Formats: sequence, C-alpha cells, structure tokens
Amino acid sequence: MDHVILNRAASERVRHFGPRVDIVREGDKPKDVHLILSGWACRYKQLEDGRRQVVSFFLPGDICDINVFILREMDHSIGTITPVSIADLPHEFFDHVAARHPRIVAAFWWETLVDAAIQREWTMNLGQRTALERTAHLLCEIWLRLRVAGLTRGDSCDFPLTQADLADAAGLSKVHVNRTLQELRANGLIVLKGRTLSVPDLDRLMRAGLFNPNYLHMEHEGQQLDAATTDAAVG
Amino acid sequence: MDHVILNRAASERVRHFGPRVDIVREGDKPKDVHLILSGWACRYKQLEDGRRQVVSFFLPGDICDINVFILREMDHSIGTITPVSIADLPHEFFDHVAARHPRIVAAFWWETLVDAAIQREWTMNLGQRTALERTAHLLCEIWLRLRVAGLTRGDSCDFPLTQADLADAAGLSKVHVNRTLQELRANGLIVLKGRTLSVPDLDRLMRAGLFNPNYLHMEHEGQQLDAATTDAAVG
DNA sequence: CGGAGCTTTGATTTGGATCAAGACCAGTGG
DNA sequence: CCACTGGTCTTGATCCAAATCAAAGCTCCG
Repeated sequence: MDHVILNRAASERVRHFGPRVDIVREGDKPKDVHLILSGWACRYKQLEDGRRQVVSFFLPGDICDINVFILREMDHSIGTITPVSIADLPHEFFDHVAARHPRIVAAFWWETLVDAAIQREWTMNLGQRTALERTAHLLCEIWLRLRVAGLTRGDSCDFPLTQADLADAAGLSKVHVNRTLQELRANGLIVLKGRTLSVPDLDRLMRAGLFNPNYLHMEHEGQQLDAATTDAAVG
Repeated sequence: MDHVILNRAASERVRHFGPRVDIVREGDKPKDVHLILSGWACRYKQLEDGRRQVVSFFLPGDICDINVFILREMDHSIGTITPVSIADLPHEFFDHVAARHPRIVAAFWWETLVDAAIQREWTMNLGQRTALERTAHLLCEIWLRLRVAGLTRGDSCDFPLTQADLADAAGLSKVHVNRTLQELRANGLIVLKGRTLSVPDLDRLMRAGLFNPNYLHMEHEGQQLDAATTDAAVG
C-alpha cells in the first residue's frame, strides 16, 4: 500500500521549526524534498532593497520543491508562518523507493502540475485583479485548499496569516490590505478575527474574487497526498 | 542517441499555425505535449470581462504543458504570436519511448522545474517591481532565453511582440508600456524598432530590471532540449 | 504594567490607468 | 500609383487606486 511506504519514508526524518523562521534560504544547495506534516509555511523571494513577495503558501500535506535536487541552487526561500513539522524525503527516496511505486510517482507529478497551475493563477491575480478581487481570490484559494485537506470546520478555519503576510502575497501594502479586508467584512463576505476566518457564503466570495476553481484541478481529490496520510506519518 | 529518438518522435506529427491564433483553448481536454519548433507563442488566461494576462512566452525549443494529460481540462489557453510550427508528442511517447530513455525524462523534468521557477519570478515581477523594472526584467529574460537558444545575433534579435503583448505580460496598460519603453530607450538600455530589439549593454539592463538570472538555472545548458535539436527535427 | 507585534485610522502623494486624438506605418485594391 | 484601411505606436490631459507617511489603538504575554 502506497500510504504505508510514504509514511515510513516520511517518518524517518522529521524536523520541527518554530514560527517565522527560514527552513531553506535562497542560494542554498537543494537537498531533500520536504513534506509539510503540520503548520503553515510560505515560499518567498526578496529583492536586495527588502521588497518581498510570497509566491506560494504551503499547507499541511503539501510538498515543497519536488525534485529540485536536479537544480544547483535554490532560487527562493521557504519560511514558516506557524510552528511547522516537516519530513525530509531524501534523494534516494525518489531514486529507489518511488521508482518502484508508480502511483506515488503519479501523485508527485500531480502535485507538481497543480503547483504550476496555481503559480500561473497567481500571476493572473497580481497582473489583472484589483485589490479587492485579489484578496478575495487569495482567500478562496486558501479556503478550498484547506477544505480539501480536511482543515475546515463548517464555515470556519484557523487562519494564522497576518495582514503583512497577505500584503506580501497579494502585492499590496499592508495598509491597503487592511482596508480591503474591512471592505470584505462590510460586504459580509468574510469574518476574520483572532486568527480565525469564516466564510459564510463561499459562492459570493468566489464571485467577488472572480474565482474559477478549475486551476486547482480538484477533480482528482482521492489520489493526492492528503492530510490524513501525513497525520498518520506524524502520529 | 537521445536526440535521434526525440527527433523522430517530433517529426511524426508536425502542425503549422498562422500568427495570432489559438493552439489550445481553456477548457479543452489536454491531449498532447507540444514542442515549439519555430515561432513565438504564449500561454494566457482571461477573465470574463476581457482582462487578459500572458503568463508565459514560448520560444523555439520550448515545451508546453508537459504531462498535462494527467489533468482533466486546460486551465489556460495557448496562442501564437508569429507563425508557429509545433510537434505534438502524444501520450504514448511518454508512456513507452521516454520511459526507456532516462536522459529524455530528466530533460523533461528539467524543463518543468525551470518553467515553474520562471513562473515564480513572474509572480515576483508583477507583485513587487515598478513598471520600468518590470519591463526591463521581462526583456532581460526573453533576451537570455533567446541567446541560449541561439536566436540572437550580436546584440540584436527578432522581437515580434507588440506593445500590447508586453502590456498583457507585464500587467500594465499599453499606454504605460509605451512610455516605459521610451524611458528605457532614452536611458540607452534598449533599441527597439521594427520588430528588432538590440541590447547594447545587458548588464545595465539587468541592473535596471533588478534582474538576477539564477531562476533560469542556465548552469545546465548542455542538457536541455535546445533549438539545434528542434531545427534538426524540422529540416 | 510595559512592551512588541498587529491592526486601524486619517492625510497626502503618486504611479499608472483611462480617455481621446493623432501619427505612422504596411498591405490592398481600385 | 495613390487612396484607404486596420493595426500599431505616440502624445497629452485627466483621474483614480493604491502607496506612503504618521499616529494611535489593540492584545497578548512576560
């Protein structure tokens, strides 16, 4: 059973990090592939003058940097948002174990392709959407990804991102994110308070964000490496 | 020899398109992987109200949509800019041929990873850079990619993109792209006239665009599917 | 109770969008 | 050979979304 194999591999080398620390830094030599067991993290890039762009979020069950060990050096950093536990999947896992288990390989391919699709949608988001649409869109994406991972309860979920995080991801100033969130609240589209987000009417939020979920390719739910798998790996 | 295999596969099904037509449309069922033999194309996404974002450019030798046939439907469109010739690599190419030739598989992985890295950099570009930096950055990227593909002559190259194309890629209005290009010209950073671009001093242009070429991972030049390969496939 | 992070508010500025004409083509047909 | 047309590029005037600057208010925590 694939889960068993994956769990064993994942439980071999687990590391724990505090909140707001770097796991990987730009310029590092890539070594392992990381599987997020718990906690939130993000991938970001920074300019010399300090401008910072979050280019993706990692939620529990996500994989970072699949096969990057082909590359010579990291072109981005990965930092935690909350405390995070990760499993390092070493080079050899892919060379030996995964190669004999096509369904695992397929699952990794899947993740890679969806990841790329998300990155394209972010490009769209930053290039074309207004601040309100952009913020709503980002919240929709996170919401749906959490839901697939089984991390929502009813219409609520934990939401550890600060407004500064959202600003770095949305390419907006934090002051403007603040005002945009207020507008979303005023329209009854979100309730966001004390690290908890509620989405009373997802459809309306999706409409506000011109959100089309096609790019998440969720038709495939069963086959991905889901939160359940990774929970098992930790516990 | 890998080239021979690839060339044979690529020459089997070649299609030709005029300029400014769609090769693939959002919502289509993905079928083949496409190898660009000649011409320029782009991947783009569009909102219902017409706002359009170019999310990547394809130059000769590039591959679009590697392994996308895992996905159920396309989340973006691909359109030509110039006349384009493409080779369709069918599903079976990957299932049967490529699987026995690890260097080909590695080359495809490589392309996939670099593609993702480029997409992240575009996210950064749109999120953090000013119009001038953004435009300069985009020109640097295209320039370097063309150079690797052997498509530059000295400090010049063909440049079929209109200002409207650049606007859609940079997330700027076309009027503003026009003014930004004028500024780049005034600073002696580019010469752009009649579908030809010259870059008299690449270092200065790179500085203007806060351009760090690390994300293109060009250390690997020899191993990629380069323009020479694909030329052989056509000729 | 005194910070250190966050979040909120208000005032002001600005980069880039939008609107509206023209100018400059290159190709087409009469 | 010239007029016409449709696409592209350019310029100028005006407007607006979002940035920046500057202070407070919270809130959690030691």
